[in-house]
Amino acid sequence: MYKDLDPLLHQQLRLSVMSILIGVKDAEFNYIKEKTKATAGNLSVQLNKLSEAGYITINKSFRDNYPLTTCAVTKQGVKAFDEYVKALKVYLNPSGDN
Amino acid sequence: MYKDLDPLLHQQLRLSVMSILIGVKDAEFNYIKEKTKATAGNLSVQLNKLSEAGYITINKSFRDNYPLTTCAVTKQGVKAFDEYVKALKVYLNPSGDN
DNA sequence: CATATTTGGTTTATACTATAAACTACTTTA
DNA sequence: TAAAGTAGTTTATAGTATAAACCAAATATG
Repeated sequence: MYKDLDPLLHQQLRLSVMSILIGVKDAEFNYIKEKTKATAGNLSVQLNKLSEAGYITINKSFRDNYPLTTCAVTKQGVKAFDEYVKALKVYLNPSGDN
Repeated sequence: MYKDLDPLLHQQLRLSVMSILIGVKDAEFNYIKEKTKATAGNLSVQLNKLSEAGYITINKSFRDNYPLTTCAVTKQGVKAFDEYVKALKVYLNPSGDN
């Protein structure tokens, strides 16, 4: 019935990061930061967690002399997201089949 | 865009409790415990949090000499649940309008 | 030309949260 | 009447999230 929810995805900031990354090729650190209204510190921590789990890749480069961090979702990340959504729907639809 | 998710509802056990309670008149402690597979201790804590928030009511009585705890969702709880679901859907539907 | 500020982050200290183990209180059974 | 069961609650601990503090380099300012 109520399947366990992936704890990595069941967190607001990480979930919104995944939500943003799915559907785009990649996204810059500051773009994600603005979209999510997260602090840089918090975002940095959560991006690393997603990266360690293999859900996203983090690419560090330079642009106009400044460091530039871009992120992209992995195949594994998309799969995890899909499964999370599927599992969560059971919780959200009480009239379904409790 | 990504509205804040009610932290009280954005937790697996509390969310499943709400999911169970919505649609039934009330439910016994042990029924909820079995449905959620939670430990009694954890369930007790989380029910109290939901109660303190006004999302559920907890009724303590006796049946066949044993203590009996039953829970029911409040109007406020239903509203909070609905709003949570609405807010969450934005996260779950990346192709929507990021 | 130094020093102040900005950019683009990371590290870390702290507060918060979740959880299971330990406990309470009472009842039933042997 | 001792042991085991029922129905929970309390609490100690580990884990998590977050913002403040920090770092390194680039650029602006006086």
